[in-house]
Amino acid sequence: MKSEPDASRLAAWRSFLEAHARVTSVLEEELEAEKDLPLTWYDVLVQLEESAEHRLRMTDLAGAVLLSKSGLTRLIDRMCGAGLVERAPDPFDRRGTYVILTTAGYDRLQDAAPVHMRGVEEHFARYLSDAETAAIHEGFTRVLEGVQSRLR
Amino acid sequence: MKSEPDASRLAAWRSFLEAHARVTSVLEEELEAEKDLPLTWYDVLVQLEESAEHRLRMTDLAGAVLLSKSGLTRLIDRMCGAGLVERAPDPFDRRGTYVILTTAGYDRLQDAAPVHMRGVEEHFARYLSDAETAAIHEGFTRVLEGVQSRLR
DNA sequence: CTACGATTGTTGCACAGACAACCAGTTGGA
DNA sequence: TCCAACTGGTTGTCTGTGCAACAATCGTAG
Repeated sequence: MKSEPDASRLAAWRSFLEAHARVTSVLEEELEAEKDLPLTWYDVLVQLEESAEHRLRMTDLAGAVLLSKSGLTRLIDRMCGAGLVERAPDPFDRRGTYVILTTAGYDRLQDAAPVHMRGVEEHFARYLSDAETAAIHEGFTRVLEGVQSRLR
Repeated sequence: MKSEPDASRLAAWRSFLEAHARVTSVLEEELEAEKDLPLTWYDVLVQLEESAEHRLRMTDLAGAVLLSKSGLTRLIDRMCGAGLVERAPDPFDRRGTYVILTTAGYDRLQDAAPVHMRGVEEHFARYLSDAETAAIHEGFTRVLEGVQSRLR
């Protein structure tokens, strides 16, 4: 029963941490500079765009973008103010609130996506071989399953 | 000249993001619960412990733990208050300040490290084959070189 | 049908971190 | 030698986020 990572895995872990920090900060910077859009806003727009009817309940959205309920409440306040999303009550559960992508929000996402995608290609994807890409995807998927199952 | 990642690389990117978020949050949680130590504090302690003389200049430390200058000033304020590090003027450059690991800080790190290492093993390393580990390390190292060189 | 526990979302509060302005100290060129 | 430009660090201020407490609503056991 091993309780510590070996040296090679620790090195992988460290490169993982640093790569994440550096790359996301560059991406954030570029998206902010070129499209004046925080990465958190972008994430929300993506999640909504990929959901049925372009809408999601607050709780589900919070889970998807990894924010606390209160954090999301405030974020959605701001994004409503900017007209990118709107709130609508759930007619079948009057406690619930849907967050819905507006057309302005959809347009904003369409406008910003190329910049973000270019960043992901330029600062991340281009450095990975096909084999490495597969290894990363498979390995991390397993890691994720592990963390998820821990909760239930 | 490709400007967007292909589907497999985008999938890898997404699993990368989510794995990072989930795993670090679990690690933070565990370290906080078992050793009452925020991950940022732990990072500072590790950086100092690995440095010559157990000391680092504010600016260098800020770079190492990826914090702004002001952010680090406040963090070190708190850690000084807790007695884990101390400040000392650089005699050769009177603008500069060293942050030095105290013995209490060293002990605290020795105490916390096994918990953190166990977490890295348990929630990350154990899910990766040798080949995946190598691919992650090599791929991300290249990614990092790319981001670094961008700055200079 | 009622009453109680669970769930949904918002609010008050506190805190960590970023940015910009600043001071003190250093360096290099006229 | 002196001054201008730069560097290292701290401070004021603001923003974003988490936690705990709350109100409203739901679902279910009795």
